[in-house]
Amino acid sequence: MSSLFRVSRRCHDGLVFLGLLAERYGSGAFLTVPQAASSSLSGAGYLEQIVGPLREAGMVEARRGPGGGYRLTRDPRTITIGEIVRLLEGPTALVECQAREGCPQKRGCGSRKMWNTLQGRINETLGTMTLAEIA
Amino acid sequence: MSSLFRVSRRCHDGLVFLGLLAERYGSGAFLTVPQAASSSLSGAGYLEQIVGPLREAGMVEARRGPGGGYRLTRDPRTITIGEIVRLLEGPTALVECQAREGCPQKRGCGSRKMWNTLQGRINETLGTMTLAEIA
DNA sequence: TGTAAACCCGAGTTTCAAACTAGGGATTGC
DNA sequence: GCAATCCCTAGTTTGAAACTCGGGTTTACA
Repeated sequence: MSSLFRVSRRCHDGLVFLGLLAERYGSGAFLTVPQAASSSLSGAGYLEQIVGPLREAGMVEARRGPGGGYRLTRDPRTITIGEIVRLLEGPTALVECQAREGCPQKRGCGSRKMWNTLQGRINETLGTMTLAEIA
Repeated sequence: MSSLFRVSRRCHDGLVFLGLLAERYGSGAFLTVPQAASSSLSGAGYLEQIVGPLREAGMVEARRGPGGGYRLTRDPRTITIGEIVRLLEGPTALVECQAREGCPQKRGCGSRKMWNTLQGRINETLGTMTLAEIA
C-alpha cells in the first residue's frame, strides 16, 4: 500500500457526499449529514468536519433545523474535481521537496523539476473533470 | 501539508541516491552509503533500507568491503522514474477506493473511474521520464 | 591472517498526521 | 417549546512512515 498517490478518506468521502448533492441539484432539496452517513460513508461526526470547508468556500449551502441539510449552490457541471480537492486537502502543498524550505539536499535536487511537471499534469487532469461526471 | 500527492522521504531520497549513481555511471566507480548520506540525505541506516529493493530488483549492484558501495547496472537513460517509484513505494496500490475490496460505498462510487483516469495519466508521465533527466 | 571498510538483515522504537469521538452550543421549523 | 439539524472545538486513537540499533557477512589490503 502506501503508493505515491493516496486519496485520503477525507477526500473520498467528501467527493461521494458532493456526488449525492449533485444528484439532487435543481430540486432544491436538502440532504442531511445523517442521511449521507447512512449510505456508508464515515460517521456523521467526521463527515460534518469534512463538509465545513466546502460550506466556507460557498460551494454548498446549509440550512439548520428540521428539513434542513446541505445542497449545492452551483451547477455541478461548473465544479471541477481540482477545486474540490483543493478545498478538502488544504493548501495544495506540492511534493515534499518543495513544501519545505527548499530541498533537504544542498544544491537543490534534480528531481524537483520533474515533480513540478507531474504536478502540472495532475492539476490539468483534475481541472478538466467536473462533479457532474461522477454523480 | 497533506495534499493528495505526497512524495515520501523514502521515495525522494531513493531518487536522489540514484541520481548520484547516475552521475558516476560509466566510470565503474562505486558510491558508498555513508558518502551519499553525508550529502544530506537521511541517516545511513535508513538509506540502506531504501536501497535494498533497488538491489534486489537488479537496478543497482553492490560490492562489499573497502572500495565497495553501489553502482548502477544499466544506463540511466533506460531507467524510468515510474520503474523506480514502483520499486520504492511497493506494489503501486491504486487509490484507496480500489485498493480495498471495492469501495466502502454500497453501489460502488462514481469517483472510481475518475481516479483510474488520473492514475493512467500519472503512470504515463512517470513512464516517459528517465533517471538521466534528473541527474 | 588480521583488521577495517563496507554491505546486509531484522527487530525494535519514535513520531506525527489522519481519522475518529465527544460534548456541547446555535438556529430553525412546526 | 421542542426536536431536528447544523456548528464548533477539543480531545483520543490508530497506523504507517521514519528512524535506530545491534549485530552479522563479505571483501580488500598489508
